[in-house]
Amino acid sequence: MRQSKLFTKTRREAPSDEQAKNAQLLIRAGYVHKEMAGVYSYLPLGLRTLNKIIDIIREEMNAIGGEELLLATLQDPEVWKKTNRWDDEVVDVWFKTKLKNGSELGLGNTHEEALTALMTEHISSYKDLPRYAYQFQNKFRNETRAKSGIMRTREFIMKDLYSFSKDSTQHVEFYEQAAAAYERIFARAGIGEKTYRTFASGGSFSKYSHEYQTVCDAGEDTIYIDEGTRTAINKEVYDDPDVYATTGIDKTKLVEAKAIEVGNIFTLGTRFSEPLGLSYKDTAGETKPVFMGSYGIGPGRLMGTIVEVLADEKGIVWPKEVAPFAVHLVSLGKPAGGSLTSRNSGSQTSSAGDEITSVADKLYEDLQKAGIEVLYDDRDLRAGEKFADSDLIGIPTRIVVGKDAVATGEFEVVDRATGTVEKKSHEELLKI
RNA sequence: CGGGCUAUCGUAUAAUGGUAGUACGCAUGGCUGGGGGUCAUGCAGCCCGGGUUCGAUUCCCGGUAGCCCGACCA
Repeated sequence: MRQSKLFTKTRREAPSDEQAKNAQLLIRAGYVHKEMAGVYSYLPLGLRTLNKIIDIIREEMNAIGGEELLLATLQDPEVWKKTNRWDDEVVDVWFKTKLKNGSELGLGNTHEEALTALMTEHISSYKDLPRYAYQFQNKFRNETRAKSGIMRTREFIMKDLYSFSKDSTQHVEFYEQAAAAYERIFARAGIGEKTYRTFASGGSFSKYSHEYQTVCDAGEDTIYIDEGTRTAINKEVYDDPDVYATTGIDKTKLVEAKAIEVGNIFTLGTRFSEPLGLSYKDTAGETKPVFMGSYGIGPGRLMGTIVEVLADEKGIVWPKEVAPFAVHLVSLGKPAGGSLTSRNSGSQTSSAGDEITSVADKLYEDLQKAGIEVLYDDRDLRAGEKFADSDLIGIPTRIVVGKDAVATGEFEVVDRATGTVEKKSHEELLKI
């Protein structure tokens, strides 16, 4: 798209109320807008990146048999009362509201209850198992303290997948597939090398769970890494001797690090299926509770983590698969219609634009025809400002069209991450 | 939820118990045109309520909002 048509503007300075690097850069570059503490809106660039992340996750969830659906945000208290999670004493992040007639509703903070109850209509035999359902859905959590920019917010999109298996054996098989899928997701999102499968507390569900933790000083969690096995132990279970008995990890080799939880996988067992009556008949005709698991990733938090981990002093650095555009085409020519600043209603002197602009326009059109996603900086600004914006926005590949390109037919191609410059012809560029 | 700090043009900041300044941005025009250039002119602000005072953006109290530390994070 033409950058002159993009309504968002970059900002030289971050707002003073934003301390987290991810939010500072995402706001400065025009990806997100802060509505209030812990509540952010996604602007066109931000939505493009968010959707890239969602697409990666969706591909990987489909690849392991996930079926996508979309559950309602509004929650029926009756279902939650059956699992004893409606009480504010038990779950302290509820946003609750009321119908006009006074009856209570909740805004969903997770969806074990709703989906388990729903599945009672569809699962009744061992032949119906296993099943894997997931969604990308807005969760609401009344956090007592929102923090870390877009990393811990009160409203956020979450990919939550729930597995329904016959028994523990069938469950474990899928659990490992899901773990492998998660590793592919984080690798494709560009943070694979810094992300560790981490042994953690299972909360109220089970004794242990696994988290995916990305090493980052801005992280809220502390983990202990065993580089040999590419795994880690969360601080919350670090002193539990059973952990070392279970995992075989040598406690003395662990290295402490701060990390961001970018995903988690839980074994739920029959914690939800029993109270909600989700059961099946096995081959002997005996009724058994369904064995469940849950698997979460917050695409927004993942986006923030990528910024946090990969950004440099000039701005954001997106990995290819999650960048809002593949190429940032920066023209240093004067756009048609003359200088933007001198454009006014009384003027009839719309010039045709200079030669640089025609060369850049042509390249823009050809790149688009080749199916390459291009952000075309066709604005009438000085080179320095365009380069600074380009660095800030962080698109992986920048193509510069200036006098040299017109004279030689060779375009300067700059890699955002490394700063490496190559010269390529029009034809070579179409093969990117 | 406990503790701390803060609130001034769109943004970032300064000063002040008595006409609120600067930079960026924005508007108009000129010179410029490969790393946020330059000149001129212009537009734009004291979170809300109460108190003290001749007079409050400034001091005091309350509210609201934001940030940080801690607790919490199924």
